Amino acid sequence: MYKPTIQDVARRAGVGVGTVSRVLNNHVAVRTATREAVLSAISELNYIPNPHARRIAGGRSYTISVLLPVITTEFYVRLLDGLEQAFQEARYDVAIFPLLDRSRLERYLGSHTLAYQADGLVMTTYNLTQLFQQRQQVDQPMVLVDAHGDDVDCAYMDNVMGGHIAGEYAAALGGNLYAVWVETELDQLFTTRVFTERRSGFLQAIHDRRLTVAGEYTSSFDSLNARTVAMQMLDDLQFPATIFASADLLAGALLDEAQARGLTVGDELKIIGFDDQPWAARRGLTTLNQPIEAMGYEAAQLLLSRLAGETGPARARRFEPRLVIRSSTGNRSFQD
Amino acid sequence: MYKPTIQDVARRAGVGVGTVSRVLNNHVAVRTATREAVLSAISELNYIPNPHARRIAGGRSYTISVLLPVITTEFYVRLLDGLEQAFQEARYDVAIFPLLDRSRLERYLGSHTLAYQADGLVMTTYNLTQLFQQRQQVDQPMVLVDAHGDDVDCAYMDNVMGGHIAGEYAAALGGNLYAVWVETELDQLFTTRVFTERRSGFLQAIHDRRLTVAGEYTSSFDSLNARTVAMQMLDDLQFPATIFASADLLAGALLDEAQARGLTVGDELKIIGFDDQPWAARRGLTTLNQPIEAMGYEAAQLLLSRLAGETGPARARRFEPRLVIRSSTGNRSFQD
DNA sequence: TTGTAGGCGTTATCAC
DNA sequence: GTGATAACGCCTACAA
Repeated sequence: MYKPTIQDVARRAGVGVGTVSRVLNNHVAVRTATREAVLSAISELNYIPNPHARRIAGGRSYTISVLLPVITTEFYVRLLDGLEQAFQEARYDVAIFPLLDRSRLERYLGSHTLAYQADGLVMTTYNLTQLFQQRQQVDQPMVLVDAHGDDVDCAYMDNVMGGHIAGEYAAALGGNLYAVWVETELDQLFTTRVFTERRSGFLQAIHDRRLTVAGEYTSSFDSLNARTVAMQMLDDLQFPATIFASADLLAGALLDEAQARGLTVGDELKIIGFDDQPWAARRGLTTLNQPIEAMGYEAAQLLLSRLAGETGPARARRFEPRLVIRSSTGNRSFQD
Repeated sequence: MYKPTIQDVARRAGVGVGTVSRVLNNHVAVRTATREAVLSAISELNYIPNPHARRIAGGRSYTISVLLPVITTEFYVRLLDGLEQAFQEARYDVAIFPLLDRSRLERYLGSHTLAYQADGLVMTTYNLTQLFQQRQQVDQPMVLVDAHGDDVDCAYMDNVMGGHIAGEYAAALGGNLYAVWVETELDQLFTTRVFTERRSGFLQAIHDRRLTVAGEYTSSFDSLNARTVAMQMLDDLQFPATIFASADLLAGALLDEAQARGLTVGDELKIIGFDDQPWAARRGLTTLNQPIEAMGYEAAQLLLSRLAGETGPARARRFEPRLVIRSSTGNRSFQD
């Protein structure tokens, strides 16, 4: 299968390669008639510019690398969706590099890899910018998503606010207050602050109301441990109780366990989750919904603007979770 | 940060660029002394060849594209591990492209993308070769992993055999036999045959023993639906019962539900899973273990051999699941 | 065995 | 506005 080159297009359109290149890259100085001739030659030949050649020629490769932790959640699928949408609109290609462990990260940073050869870098969840800066990779713009740092563009969810909303609502609901957090057992480099932030927001809200938390629990992020902790909590509980489960995974385990014990959720026992996973509506879980796709989309826009030459100071885009009230808190609105 | 080029290396080593290139690509005709001079210049300068330039120059980019359905299950993490290991050993770089939906696939096939520009392609789980062939992509070698096709190299798990082993063991355990399958609600193109194969092997084994299955169920691949189906099954069950759950996700839901009902698993109720997930040992689940990393590694080797010039007919590498017996079937060995 | 030169497909810099 | 032409970094003849 012969692949047409820019030469072929130029010949067919009866112009020089320079002109074709100008059309390709949206340069201004091209007469409309010429541009159309070129465009039709392009589509007739089904011509696609070679990204490697573009890169070599000192230009762009029109490729973005996304460094993604491999955590088995829907969160990253949705995030990717938002990112890809934006990049696709700008005709950039996206490659994913799974951040399984530290050694892999080091490899990606070894400046020969594709991850590094891309025009830009999207880092998710972990703020690894220090590592990047110490390698002086000033030439490759980068954006942080689902995390925030000081000297780098980022799009992040306000988890403190999410925790705070949950705390205020829990306080309004009344009963003995309990919470369960996710423990992130990663090393210093790979640390994510998501859950500590949710916790600080929650505790702040409770504290502001002059209330106290009757019990705090911790679970790792897997359904087996979540289940064990859920059993523990329901054993300990003093009714009436309101539980803030800082991830829907944990809330789901609590719902399961409550159901297994014949407890009705929404009255003496109220549960608030976090994430609004697809099943949350079906099971009537009150939870915090996050505009994940929007966050991904915006992160991509930040990076694209850098690629377009933006040189201002680092920008941070904040996204807010939204409380979705369902039957697990008795459908009681904030003011009841 | 200045990146040294092949010119810099040549100058430093006091040789021509051609020689450096020869060393880089392991060509024979280089005197040992010269080679060493070049190698030390390379390491002194910390030189890394530019993959884009290599590709442009008609050579290799030393890049492999892996097309993965959502990366979020442990299966793919392990598969990736095997793949990356082999490719890394051969000094190839791996980029992942998430196959979330059909439109994305079409994009990847649009021959401008990086996915397509790589030296080789790894397709996982779905056999999309027809699509590729119809586009006459003869120039890019490809391997199928976790799926099999006729005219393409592949490394696959023998799921028929896995189902068969489960069937024979279930038959030996006795009791009323039940099974639950995973329903794959994908379109024709994206279809995976994994579960229909497990089913056919299982039914064959049962049939060979002149036994019948008392009940078959179906669940989608998510924990919520798995739970619903598990409840249904335990409602319907006639004891003593032996259940083959064709994925550990389903087996886990059954274990949960049995525990919630105070049933002891391993005696009147026996459960066989499939996958041997990390938690399976802890929970004493009898299940089928798959050599996933080995399959990935072998798939990579198949592709690498093509890149090295192998032109023979398509090869298929079969991998066999292995029964791991634990307490969920009363630790009873095959012959008890 | 090794150096030189031409070419890969594109962009950028010139003149015109 | 547009067409030559020199890069970009590398590989591969070809000649020495």
